[in-house]
Amino acid sequence: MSNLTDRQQRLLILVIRDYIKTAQPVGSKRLVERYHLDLSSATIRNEMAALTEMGYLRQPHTSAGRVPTEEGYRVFVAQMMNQAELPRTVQQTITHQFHQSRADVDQWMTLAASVLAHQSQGVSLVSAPHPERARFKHVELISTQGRQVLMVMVMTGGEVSQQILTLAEPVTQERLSQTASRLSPLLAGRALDEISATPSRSDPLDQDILTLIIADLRRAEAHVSGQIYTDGRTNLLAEPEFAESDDARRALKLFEEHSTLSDLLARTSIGSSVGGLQVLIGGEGGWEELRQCSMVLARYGVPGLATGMLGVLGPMRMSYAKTIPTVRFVAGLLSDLVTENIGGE
Amino acid sequence: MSNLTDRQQRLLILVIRDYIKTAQPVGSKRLVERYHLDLSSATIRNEMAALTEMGYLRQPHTSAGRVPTEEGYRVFVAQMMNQAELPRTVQQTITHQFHQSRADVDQWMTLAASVLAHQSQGVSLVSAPHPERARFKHVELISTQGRQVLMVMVMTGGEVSQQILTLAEPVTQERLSQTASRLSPLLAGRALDEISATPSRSDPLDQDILTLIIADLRRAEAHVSGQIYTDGRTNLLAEPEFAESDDARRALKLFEEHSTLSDLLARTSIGSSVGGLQVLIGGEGGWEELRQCSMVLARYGVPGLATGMLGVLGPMRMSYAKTIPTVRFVAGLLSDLVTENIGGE
DNA sequence: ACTGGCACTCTCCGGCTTTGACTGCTAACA
DNA sequence: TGTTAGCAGTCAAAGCCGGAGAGTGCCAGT
Repeated sequence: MSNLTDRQQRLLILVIRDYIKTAQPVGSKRLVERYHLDLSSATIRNEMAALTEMGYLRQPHTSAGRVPTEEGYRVFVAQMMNQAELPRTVQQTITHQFHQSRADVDQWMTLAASVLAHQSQGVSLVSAPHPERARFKHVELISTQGRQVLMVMVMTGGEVSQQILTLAEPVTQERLSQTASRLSPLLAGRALDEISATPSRSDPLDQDILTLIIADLRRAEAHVSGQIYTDGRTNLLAEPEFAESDDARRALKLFEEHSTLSDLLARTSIGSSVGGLQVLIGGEGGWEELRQCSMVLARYGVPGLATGMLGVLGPMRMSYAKTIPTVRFVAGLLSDLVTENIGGE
Repeated sequence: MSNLTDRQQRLLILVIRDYIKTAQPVGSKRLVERYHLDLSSATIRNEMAALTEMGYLRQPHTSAGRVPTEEGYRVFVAQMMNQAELPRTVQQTITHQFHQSRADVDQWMTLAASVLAHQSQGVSLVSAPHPERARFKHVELISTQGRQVLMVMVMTGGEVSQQILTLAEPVTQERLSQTASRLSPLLAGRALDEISATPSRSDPLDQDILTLIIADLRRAEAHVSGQIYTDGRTNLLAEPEFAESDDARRALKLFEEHSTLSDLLARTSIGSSVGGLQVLIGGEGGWEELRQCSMVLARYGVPGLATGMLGVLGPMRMSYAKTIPTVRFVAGLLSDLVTENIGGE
């Protein structure tokens, strides 16, 4: 892990860039020709030997070209982190798409997932913004049919949660409305702990609703909210490294289970703060199935108010040069949207 | 297409059953041994030649075993249609799962998709029940934040639809509540056309809401409702016939686009009535990407009230013996749920 | 510090042969 | 007439061989 000379670093980056393009081990001669280096292949060989020694490259077998190791990718990513930016035109296109979409969280999430997947040619993951501290604002009770009642709860900040509950016996819409308008002002502006402490109500209906409200608030405060938006799953299948083995299948299987997904985002979200990107290479963080993959993650939103996660998963040799700026840009965009629509109370 | 002798039909079924298990062309000798037929392989060869002649079997190349044609599968399916039933124990397990799930449409759909996918080892598709004729019941307006308002509309039958609208200027929750309680009784019980005819209102807020209500009712009446639940996508990738080519990828790509999905269900749903199964073999119905696939579809619900579609997609050599009874059983189960929860007004 | 050159190693690819699982056909048999 | 045994023919899959090509490490020379 000694420090790299300037030339070694340049070389390492070239190798990785080439490998990302071609998915083929890259050799010394090839490198000299393709990039018009003013050095002979022998020199390159020596440098590559050194890089291999240091653990940044490796060869699949004697006498094949070099392939980057995870460590190599890390250097590559670190180097491009504070450099790459999305082309203006692309930025505009994306911004435009967001501006002409309907102004509702669901739409935004879907759009964000779609944009990420298309730009990066990977699988996108987006979790809706959730409040750091959930405060009750308003509740509405709507009789749907028979004993079933739909509860719609709005939190300060505009998040909406809903829940269906089945009562012991039918209740008229009128009575429901009364209950709702009795509870709403009573709880308005209160957070979870303040409500929990509320003395129990005499009316059993009130009590039921209260329990449900508390459960919903708790859920809203849980680290990653319920739904996760994703797009571009099939992109993974198109990658050559997944053509043969069924590694891709196992990776995609992870995505069919909600619990795993939220886990994934939750676990990786711990270290990251809004504005900073996090790149996990080779399934760092302990996901066996993703050993051949990398993830680029970011947290967006307004710290202390509401934040969410978004990211892209792709093969380890994904185009970081495209993915990193895209993730950063979309995260910024969503942060703005959160600020405008939730922050600007 | 002359009629099959009894023996030929038995033979055809054996061949298909074997092929479904092994995914390998099945030869005459193999067949005699595995199923202890009291005939020599030569006889079988003659019969198989006849079946090939008639178009029920085909050989991938001279001197390979036989493989069923689409026509062959059709005979096979027709034969098992009125015969196969799900084992009692499995029925109980599934029923149990439904009974202990929360009583809400979203949960049911998810569960149905999960059960179908697991039982059939294919990809499941389920569309929520939608009303044949949507009638307004109740509307509630909830201020979420700033100029944004959440409209929750309930239809007779208990379907809930919601929509976010952005007003020209902020409106207090109080005023929203008044508007809602003014409109609700006015429109209660009316269907789309009766509401459309309502004279325009003086209050611009009323008018906005009215327009939205009409749009929502129209959407509810559209042939297949919005969300489609699906599960088991990765099952398709596990099938040997998709291991090499990227046919599976292209098929799965269909599934990432909502529009295609609803189209799929809508187009195929035309012919089928509640209670009857429909089996599409080899992408019948004109989906190029699904040429190697089959679908087992059913419509569930209460005709004239609310119905939905569900089905399983798998490779052409999927286990019809499992899939058909499963689809039928789950369709029945969902029909019951619709009856209990929507019908029993 | 770089480069040219040489010997060596491995994978990949095309062509060849062998193997084994089929088939269709024909002649014999109940 | 329906069934069977046997035989010759076909074809894909598997294994083997040998050459081409790409790449490496190392060393001696500039």
